[in-house]
Amino acid sequence: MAAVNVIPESRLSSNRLNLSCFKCSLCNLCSSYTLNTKEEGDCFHEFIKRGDTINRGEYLFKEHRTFESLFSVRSGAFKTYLEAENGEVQITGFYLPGDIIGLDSTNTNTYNCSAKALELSSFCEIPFPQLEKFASENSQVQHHFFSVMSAEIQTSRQLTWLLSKKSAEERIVFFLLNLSARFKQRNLSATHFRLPMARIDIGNYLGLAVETVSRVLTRFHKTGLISAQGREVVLSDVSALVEITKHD
Amino acid sequence: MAAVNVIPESRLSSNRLNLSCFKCSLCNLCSSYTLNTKEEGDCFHEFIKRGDTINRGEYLFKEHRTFESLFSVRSGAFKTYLEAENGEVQITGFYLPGDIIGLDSTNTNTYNCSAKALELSSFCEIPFPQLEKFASENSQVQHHFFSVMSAEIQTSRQLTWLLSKKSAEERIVFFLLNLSARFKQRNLSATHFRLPMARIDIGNYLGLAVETVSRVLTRFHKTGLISAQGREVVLSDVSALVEITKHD
DNA sequence: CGCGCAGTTGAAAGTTTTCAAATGCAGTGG
DNA sequence: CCACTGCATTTGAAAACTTTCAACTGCGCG
Repeated sequence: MAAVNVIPESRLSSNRLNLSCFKCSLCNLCSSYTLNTKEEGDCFHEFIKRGDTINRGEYLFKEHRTFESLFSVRSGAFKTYLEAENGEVQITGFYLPGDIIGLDSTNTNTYNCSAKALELSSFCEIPFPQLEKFASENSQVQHHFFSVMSAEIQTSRQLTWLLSKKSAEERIVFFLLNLSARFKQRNLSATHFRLPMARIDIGNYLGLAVETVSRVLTRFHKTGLISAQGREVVLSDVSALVEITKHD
Repeated sequence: MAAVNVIPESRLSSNRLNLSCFKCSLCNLCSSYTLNTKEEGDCFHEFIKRGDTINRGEYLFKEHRTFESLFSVRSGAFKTYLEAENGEVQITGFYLPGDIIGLDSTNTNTYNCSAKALELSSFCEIPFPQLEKFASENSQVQHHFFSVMSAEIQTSRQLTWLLSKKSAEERIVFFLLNLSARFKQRNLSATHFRLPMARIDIGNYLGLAVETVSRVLTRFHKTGLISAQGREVVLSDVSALVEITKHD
């Protein structure tokens, strides 16, 4: 059977995240706020450790482990999740290059979630005590960190709204458009990309059954809004997608 | 018709929040971390302004107004909410005495939500620039504020989980037990209390229709788990309620 | 005393989940 | 290189839950 939307050749060159394509937001912070004298892009903080690469399925950290560091994604992608005693899992976020992982754990001695690599990835490790010390010596760094945390709260609030008020279709559109915007920020294509996560992870994150995710994506594909073949996605009609988000 | 659970007389003395019954968490911070030399309970920061009382329905601040201060609830209760262009509202939190409002706005020049009094309330105003200055001069204050924000992220994550994975009954049980715990923290009864918010607000917050909230409460009342008469609530069988939260 | 909003209740409709099964894809070992 | 195995994805049909719509009740306040 002929697909309504044939995935164009261009998807073969769709974006991958296994490239270091984005400076970590801490480096951005440093170069923009505090170190105009340093060379562009130079990650100057001697206390920040460049981590090894990490394979798909491996942990950056597990819940309840002693909290020592934040992590900045250099390449690849991660998911964070909570896990109940009964094994029930709730994915709390997907992290792309430049994102910082662990901000929800700074008030405890242990990590409050687990972080797992979705694909071959790399990262930087930022020891928190030293970051705090650095921030206390530099009010702009402190201010920036308040901002980063505040933004994390807002992101979570947006998700709350999504879960509380939006239909399955709307949730998935928001999800796709959010990913699209984040890829764009990273100078990657906003319309042709590869999902770093499985359908079941999308469903878990958005509070939907896998089957629902699959059905909605199929429906969008059939009506020409997107092309989806496995993890390769093309947003074919962005304005129609945006329209869906405006359903009252 | 005879109610299965008659609300006991004691409810007549159930807790109200229109009393200043809890020090704000900033004061707690100060006395515990930085000012052991000061007298207990003395709110020493000259930059913190004691606000007037505020009537039910009045605003602490509206979304998009210039962000200048955090607010600490002294008495009463507040709700915060987002509002879309189309008028759709999403309540993002309920705040009791001691809670701090506005943490999600520190990364922008304007408030990212509106805050409205649910009843006659009072508050303190904490100008943020001065708080930042204070924090930068005192690393323990800075640390505490990272903690407070981190906790806010976690609370939001918990809500996400609730909305994403839990049934109407489970959501309402969590909501009631959460309120109960917060009243207890404030040295009020954990089992007899008055809801500061309307059913419709509970529904909005939990992603449920008002009717569903009403039906679930009625069901709990009939099965003897709680007594609910208007906003007066008695948790009659806490262990049974806890049991419901464990449904996988 | 009556208006008006908050809360409750019933029945029907709608959306999403659950269960079951088929298909597809990728990595492994022969 | 291919068959095999296991997991991911898709699809269909029935079931479950929640919402919507409509109507009624009750309480608070002027």
